[in-house]
Amino acid sequence: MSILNKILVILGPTSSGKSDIAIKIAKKFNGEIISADSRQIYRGMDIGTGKTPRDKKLGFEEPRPSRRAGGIEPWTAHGIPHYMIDIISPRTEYNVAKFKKQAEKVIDDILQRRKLPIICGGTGFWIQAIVDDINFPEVKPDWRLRKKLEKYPTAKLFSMLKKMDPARANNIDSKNKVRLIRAIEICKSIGKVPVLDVIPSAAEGSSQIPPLTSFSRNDKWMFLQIGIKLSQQELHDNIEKRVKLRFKQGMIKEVRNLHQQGLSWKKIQSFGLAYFWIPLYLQKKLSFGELRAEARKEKSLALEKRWLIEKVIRAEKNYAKRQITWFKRDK
RNA sequence: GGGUGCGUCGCAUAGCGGCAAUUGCUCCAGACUGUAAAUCUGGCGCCUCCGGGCUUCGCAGGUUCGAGUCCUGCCGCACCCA
Repeated sequence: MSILNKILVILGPTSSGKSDIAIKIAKKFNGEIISADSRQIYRGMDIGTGKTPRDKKLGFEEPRPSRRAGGIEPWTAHGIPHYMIDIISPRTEYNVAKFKKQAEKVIDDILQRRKLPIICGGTGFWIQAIVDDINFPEVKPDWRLRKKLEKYPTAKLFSMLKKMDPARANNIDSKNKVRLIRAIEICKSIGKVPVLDVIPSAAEGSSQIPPLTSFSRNDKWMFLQIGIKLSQQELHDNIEKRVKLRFKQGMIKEVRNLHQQGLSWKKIQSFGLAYFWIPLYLQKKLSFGELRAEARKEKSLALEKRWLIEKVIRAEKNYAKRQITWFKRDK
């Protein structure tokens, strides 16, 4: 096996320029990119998720990626294969566990072809799943159960969990319904939530991230993680520019198309950010309550659109913030 | 010039005379075991030995044990009549 176990990870908040860096490095070091982005996996969601435009001509340089890599064909951008993009329809349920399995197959395949896997993305949890080799309990979502539990107040769910698995109840966020339901789901199936043994980060002094570079390893692989940090000012500027550009590129049309393909507004909204706000705009449900009185009088189409873009920019900034909080969390 | 209404902590809102004062948004900080662009928590007048202390609701007076809440005047804004 020897040296073929090194993986590069590039992480950072949205609009920090991860993709460009990843592509540059891939070119220089014979790499292939595994996207760790929980929204770029969906087909038909291109502008809103900021996919790097795909190369016109298909076909790969030698050696051709194996088809068996999770059955996933990469798409190429700037001549570099990108995996885990456009792999499913927005209708399909997807999650970390699936991502982990598929991505690991892809990584194996890349390593076998003696190339450098570069994991690049902003979905911290998904990256952690691979780097820390989190073993998710083999309990698939039980939709009927979830639907039932959904109706209960969180306090009740919490006391249910407490009876089933006091240990998990002890460290769970007692007000987070989503987490509570999943924990109960696991308990019903296998008794209790397995204790997670997260691999402690091998890096010294890497808690001061970002910017960070840190080494860590699990049983299979070694990782070099590079975190990208921009000043808040730069980040916010980038976000504003990017969001405005996306609207020019047809962001609204993209959402309209998704709906025409039969996706409910509600489903589209669940993807967050622009996908959350645009359906409201299209349905004329944007609330102007926050606008000043003078502005409200204007009430023009242009105003509505400006307001929409404003909302999306804000959402995007908040998102970046949550990402950064995740990246600098202490394990 | 006459009439009416309104001025509350960034914005927007609530507030039978007992209130440091409601709610939403923004903002700040944080969490994260198969939804992670999701989901969730805390803070948001100032100070604090966390018991409390201090200063607030356009401005200035007044009535009251007590006023954001009532009265008078002023300033500003909105609308209506001229």
